[in-house]
Amino acid sequence: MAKLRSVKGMNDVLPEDAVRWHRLEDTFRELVARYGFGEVRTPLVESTDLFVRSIGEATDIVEKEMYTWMDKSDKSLTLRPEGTASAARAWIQHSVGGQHPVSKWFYVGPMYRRERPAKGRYRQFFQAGCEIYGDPGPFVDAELIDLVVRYLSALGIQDIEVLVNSLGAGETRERYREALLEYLRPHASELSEDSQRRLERNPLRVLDSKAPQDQAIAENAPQILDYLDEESAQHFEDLKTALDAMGTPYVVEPRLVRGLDYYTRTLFEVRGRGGDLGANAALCGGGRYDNMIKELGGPDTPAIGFAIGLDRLLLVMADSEPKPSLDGFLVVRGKELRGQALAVAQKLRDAGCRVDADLRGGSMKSQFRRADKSSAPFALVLGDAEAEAGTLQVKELATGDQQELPIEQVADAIMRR
RNA sequence: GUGGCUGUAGCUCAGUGGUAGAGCACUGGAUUGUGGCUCCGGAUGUCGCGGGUUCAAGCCCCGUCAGUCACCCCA
Repeated sequence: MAKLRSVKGMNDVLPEDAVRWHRLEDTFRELVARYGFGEVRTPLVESTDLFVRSIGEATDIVEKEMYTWMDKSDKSLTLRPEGTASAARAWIQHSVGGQHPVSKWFYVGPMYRRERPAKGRYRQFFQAGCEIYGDPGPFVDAELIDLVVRYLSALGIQDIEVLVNSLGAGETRERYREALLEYLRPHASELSEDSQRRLERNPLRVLDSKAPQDQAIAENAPQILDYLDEESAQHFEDLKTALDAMGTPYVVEPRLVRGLDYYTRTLFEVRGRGGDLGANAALCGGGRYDNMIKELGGPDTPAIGFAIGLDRLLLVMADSEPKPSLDGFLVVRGKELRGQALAVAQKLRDAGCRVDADLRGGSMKSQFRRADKSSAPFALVLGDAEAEAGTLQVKELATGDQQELPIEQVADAIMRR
């Protein structure tokens, strides 16, 4: 029989590693709370239609990466490939806009895309993201970009690059698309195979192709920033000014596009430069999507958001001081005392101590060895004499210092540090 | 989805077609109720899985699964 194992591209997190995940999530929650974000929790499953309409029919995500199936009631369902669409659906469904002119939401959770797994890319992966509804920017755009930088910095991730661009609004994209096509068509035969295929369908993608022959051509292509409508151009200028004022470093990258159709105006991406990331260096992607809410049937409301790939952060995050997960480890002499040991542990736990013991027993030596490996700073010895006296021997493992204390005083003694 | 590389103990890896190995980790002990260091001992394998070649396969061949890297794309 074949060995049972987790599904390809979907990984377990064991307790030792969960500590690092907690740090990622706790740091994020604490930070966004300081900006006034509240959490939204949406289902992992949505109508397929939601993603098709928001992300875009012609995108790679929708075309070939979604986990989609027919439910028994003949409705097509999909495991969410990203968080923005679900949050927007919830925001519309609950008419939040009618209550709050501006809402700031965050989410943390698993997303699903059926791609070929690689380093930093899994079929179940975790994103933390923020969405702001009802503020047309550009200052809130700058604030959001800075939030991401501060989050990464809090995790010890400094070696990053912040790329910003603007896709304009309204007819900008169409006008630019025409101009770009006009430029690219004469070069069509020189382009890479992939780019030739992309040419008519989504010419913007040709610009960030990695094929050298494409890059050479993209070099001299018209730039979208030259085609921005007046309002979008001003929006972009104000964004840069705000970033400068905060001292947030960034690079204008006119060729930055992104795989999702819903973006308008501000677009940004944060890339890590650590060598541990392989080819998947994008740590965070985000942008403004001023038309999406309306297109999904909601009120005409501007919005902006980003998503951070937590799996990738884990690869480049600095290690932090390991903290002991226990305060004390009970060492019990003799089988007869194990029942009493449970009563002692119960008392200490009620007092807030984290206490473990090896209830299988074993020699003092082996119990001490386990105490040593448990990460608990103190071994708590219960023997006949201590049971008689209502005390414990409290031994500090790092120094070897040992003293006998009444059980009532033990909690205070071992939790002080 | 395409191509390359790799699968041997829990982990990191040796292993020339002829008896399955090391280090770490785990575990027992070194005389009475005290860990770490040291010393002595012990357990642990479907050699990823399925076929094939051969007297004989961990080793060669084919397939498959998984991991990994690059591409594609993205977080």
